[in-house]
Amino acid sequence: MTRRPTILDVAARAGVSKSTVSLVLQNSKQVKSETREAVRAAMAEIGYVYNRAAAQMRSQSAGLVGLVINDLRNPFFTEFATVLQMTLAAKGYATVIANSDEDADLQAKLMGSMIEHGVSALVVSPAYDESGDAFDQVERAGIPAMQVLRKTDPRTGLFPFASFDYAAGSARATRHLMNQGAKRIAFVGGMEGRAITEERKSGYLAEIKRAGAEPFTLHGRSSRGFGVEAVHALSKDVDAAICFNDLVALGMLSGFAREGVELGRDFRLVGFDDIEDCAQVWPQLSSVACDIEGFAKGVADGLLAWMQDGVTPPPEYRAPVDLVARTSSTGRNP
Amino acid sequence: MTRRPTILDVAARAGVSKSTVSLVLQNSKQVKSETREAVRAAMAEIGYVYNRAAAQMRSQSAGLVGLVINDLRNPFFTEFATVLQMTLAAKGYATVIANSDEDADLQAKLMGSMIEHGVSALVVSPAYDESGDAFDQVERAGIPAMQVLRKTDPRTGLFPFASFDYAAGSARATRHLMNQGAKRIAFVGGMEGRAITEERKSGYLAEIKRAGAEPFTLHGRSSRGFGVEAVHALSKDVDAAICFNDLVALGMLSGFAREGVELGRDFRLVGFDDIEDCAQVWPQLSSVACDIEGFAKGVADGLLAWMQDGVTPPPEYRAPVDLVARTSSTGRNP
DNA sequence: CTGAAAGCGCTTACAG
DNA sequence: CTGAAAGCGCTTACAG
Repeated sequence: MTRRPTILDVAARAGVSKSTVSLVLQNSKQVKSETREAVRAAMAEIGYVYNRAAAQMRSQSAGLVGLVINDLRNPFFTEFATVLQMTLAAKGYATVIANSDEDADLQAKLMGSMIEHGVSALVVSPAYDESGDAFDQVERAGIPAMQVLRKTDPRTGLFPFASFDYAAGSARATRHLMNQGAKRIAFVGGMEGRAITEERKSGYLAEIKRAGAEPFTLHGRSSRGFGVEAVHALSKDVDAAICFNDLVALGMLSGFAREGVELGRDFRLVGFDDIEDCAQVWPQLSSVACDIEGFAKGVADGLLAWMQDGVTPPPEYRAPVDLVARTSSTGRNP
Repeated sequence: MTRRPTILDVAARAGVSKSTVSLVLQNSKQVKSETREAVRAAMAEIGYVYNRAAAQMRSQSAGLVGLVINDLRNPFFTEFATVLQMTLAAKGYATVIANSDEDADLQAKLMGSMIEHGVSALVVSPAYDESGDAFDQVERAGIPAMQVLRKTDPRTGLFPFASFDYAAGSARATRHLMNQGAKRIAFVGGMEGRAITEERKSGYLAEIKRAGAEPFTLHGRSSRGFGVEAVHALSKDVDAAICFNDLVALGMLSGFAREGVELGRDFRLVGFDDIEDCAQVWPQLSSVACDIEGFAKGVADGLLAWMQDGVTPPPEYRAPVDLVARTSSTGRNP
């Protein structure tokens, strides 16, 4: 394997100067189309590969975006990451993706590494219990950075926050369960005190209060395992539940199946996020739908506008959510 | 925001030459520890950020690895990608991850883009119906590249292939179902003719043949939806099934739940991959377990050895698999 | 153990 | 529309 060809080799082959080759590389329309074709042909002949590191050094832009996710194995975040990556790829940006695994120290390291790699922007769904200075290094680097789905840094002017309108979603789900005849509705899952939990709970609490009813909350891990356990931990008069997320709800669904309780009749259940599984389990699970694909595309567009045109996104954006009523809350088969 | 400090600024601040700063950056032990500390302090004071693009240009290595996955939303691949990324991060490599979405043209573009970004190696779980030349550009670039979980390029000497010993897994599952008393076992899911499908089916076919029984195969998409449909498409005498993967099996599980068929008693079911859901649905799903975490770590280690020490991995590696028997095939509750 | 010098492969004004 | 020249921020022999 000999050394890779450079623009000098291309220039020699095509009989032009290296500046011209560089302009062709950038699709400049300054170059006559015949010249452009000749250069392109020369590149193909000698197997030229563009060296972005060199370009980046000169132009200070790598065409690279960094994405740090607190839990990449969670399908909700996987979907977000995938759509964001594919949308950015369509615009010519590669995406460095990393899983912080809810580890704030690791997260800070990953963000630092991405900054070293010269990312043009950063998108972070942060781990909680942040060590605090993770975003300070971003500030020093002076690159666009967004907080998505979770907010740990209050400086939303610097690091705009985008998420879903969770409160409206849980309020909607609560009203739905009431309309279905539920007498006592519980809120299950989510770690108490965390911003998302409190947000998702707030709509529920507001509607319960408005109805003059008594809330019943059962906090815990956001996992199927906790959902299975929760089935046995509910007060006997509880006949409906809104879960912090679908994983908890799917766990409850398994737990109820084991008990022989029929969802939609004996108990009414609504999840949160509307991940793909909801429509594919039996009985089908009602859920508050978050349009992750639309959301991720919106984030990508906002980021592109910020990187390329300097348009800072609004400090706080809430995407609307929707209730998808299925068998687990209505009892009606699809 | 002023311009970012460079090693020249650090050198000036620390009162040394820029070469010394560079050596400190590389943790060279040529530098006296007092000098090293002074340089480090200077870096912290002026907020120096290492510029990898410049380093890469000189040293031809970016500390970047590329990962292209045919379906990043599939939890099996998500887990692989996550563990690989985290293992490489621990060794100082950032990972550019991209989803080819089973699109061979997109895949070729993504691989090309990663090569331009100067990745030191490439890991690809390829899309099928490959346009053919995706790996040719890798060959020209002369960088280490592995095919994982799927093989589309026959040149395993150049692009080593690593996957699981699927044939052994399905053979094992078939014997297990026979031992449980199954009379007629079906193989459900997977697109006919694809390498993975045929591999996973081959162990089943071999065992069925050895037992003098009649095979029953039902091919189709690798999705829950197909699993749900499959429940109605089985011959009446079929009383057990091995699924191409867990998604299909989970779909069948939902389908049987809807029909009131009790798994482990009326019908015995084994999935493939042992994704997290298997232990968390009800009844729990038996599955052929692939230790993705161990596999991903092995791939990472092999890749690091290749990149750093030039040790090419074996052309074809098969990780062992294991059968995890649960309620869906044994009828015994955990 | 540290310094001076060359060079990695591009982009970017600036001439022409 | 194209060419000659400077420079991006590092690393790497080579002296000393």
